[in-house]
Amino acid sequence: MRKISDSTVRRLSVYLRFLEQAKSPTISSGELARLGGTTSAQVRKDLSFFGSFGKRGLGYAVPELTRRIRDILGLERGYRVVLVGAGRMGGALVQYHGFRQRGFHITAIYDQDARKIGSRWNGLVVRDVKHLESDLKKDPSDIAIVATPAESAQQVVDRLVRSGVKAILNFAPVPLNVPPDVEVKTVNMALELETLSYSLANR
Amino acid sequence: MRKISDSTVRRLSVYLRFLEQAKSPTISSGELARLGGTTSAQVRKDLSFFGSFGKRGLGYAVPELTRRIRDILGLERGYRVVLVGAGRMGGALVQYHGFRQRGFHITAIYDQDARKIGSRWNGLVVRDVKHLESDLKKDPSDIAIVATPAESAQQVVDRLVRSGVKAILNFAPVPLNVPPDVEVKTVNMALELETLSYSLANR
DNA sequence: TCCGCATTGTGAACTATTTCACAATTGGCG
DNA sequence: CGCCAATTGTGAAATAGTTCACAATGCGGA
Repeated sequence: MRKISDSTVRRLSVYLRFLEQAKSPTISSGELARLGGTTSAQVRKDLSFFGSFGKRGLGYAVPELTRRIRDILGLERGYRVVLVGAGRMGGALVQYHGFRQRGFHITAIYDQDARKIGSRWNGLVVRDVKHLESDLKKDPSDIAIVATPAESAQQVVDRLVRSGVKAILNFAPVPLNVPPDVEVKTVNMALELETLSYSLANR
Repeated sequence: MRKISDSTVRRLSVYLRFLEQAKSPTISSGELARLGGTTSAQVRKDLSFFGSFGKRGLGYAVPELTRRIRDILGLERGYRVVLVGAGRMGGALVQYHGFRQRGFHITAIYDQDARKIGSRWNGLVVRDVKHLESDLKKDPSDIAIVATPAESAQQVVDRLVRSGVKAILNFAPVPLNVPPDVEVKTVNMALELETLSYSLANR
């Protein structure tokens, strides 16, 4: 498959959010662009990488386009997700409704800290991270969320990779090393604030 | 000032993190690149937009480069940050150590929900969001973090903008409309998972 | 002092992404 | 049925970002 840029994929995800809320049966690239904060040409270009879904003069049929984008993004299947790190961020993530809504089910939480192990989080019992490998052997997951301190992140990731995890959402503020067949997204909130600081400092 | 790309600014922020942990008195672009997950040419190019800080044959003096990057990013001054939305994400953010470490001080938390107003979060009392404007008049902030539900985000942002906030870190899953002199960064975690889903679906 | 090695700084080449602009359709209406 | 208005799909042009490659140092040692 032709290489699609990350920015295109992110925009598809944004379009999808608005398609799901759309009231009218059709929508134009211009309207999607307005909602998603981009341009109509960009919307059409993004979609054109995957096929031609619209009707000239009319726009896109909302239900069809919704289905196509879900399909492109691979959201039809639903994912089991394990979370490592039951700190504050982990806690927020476990409860975050957006994940479940989108078909991402957190099925286990792990931590190292004896004080956290055994406690309940949103119906899940925090397990000792030493069970990570054996649990994943029984119930594999494609996706893991890493919300550990920076120091332990790489080590946890190595274990996840060995256990067959293929995609990692990383909240620890370090770049992670993984083999090329594993995908990592790092979310670093301090870094986001720093880009804001930069824009304040340079105006 | 010459327009600097967002990706360059983000990488500077990554370099800074490693410079602060560096042990040796100098560091080469190659080493910074290795740590930050990029290439040495990229490191040198990024830095070259702002001046020439290195010594040929030797590399960069860690303390000086650290200082220069902090300065470029505008981190020397320290920021007051207000947080709107005392939900789970807000709670995680308030406690997040990375912010304070970097000079971002959360000075107030607001919510709409009577059950949350008055409760203490990490030493701060959650205030009724109706006081937002008057509080900001007394104690202005340049930066706000919005962690409200999607529905109220735009309305909160309008009020923040009217109260002089110039930069917003947005955790609500909607693009926000702001005047051109206000900067917004949106962090959307479901979207990050969706890009992972895409990469799993297309291999 | 002079040589050789390491490493920067930077144009130029390359690659990627966005924007433009317009022909091709579609549906509605007279 | 034929025309008009709306809107897509897409090459081509423009812009932006990354990588290359090499001359220009600066230092340490003979």
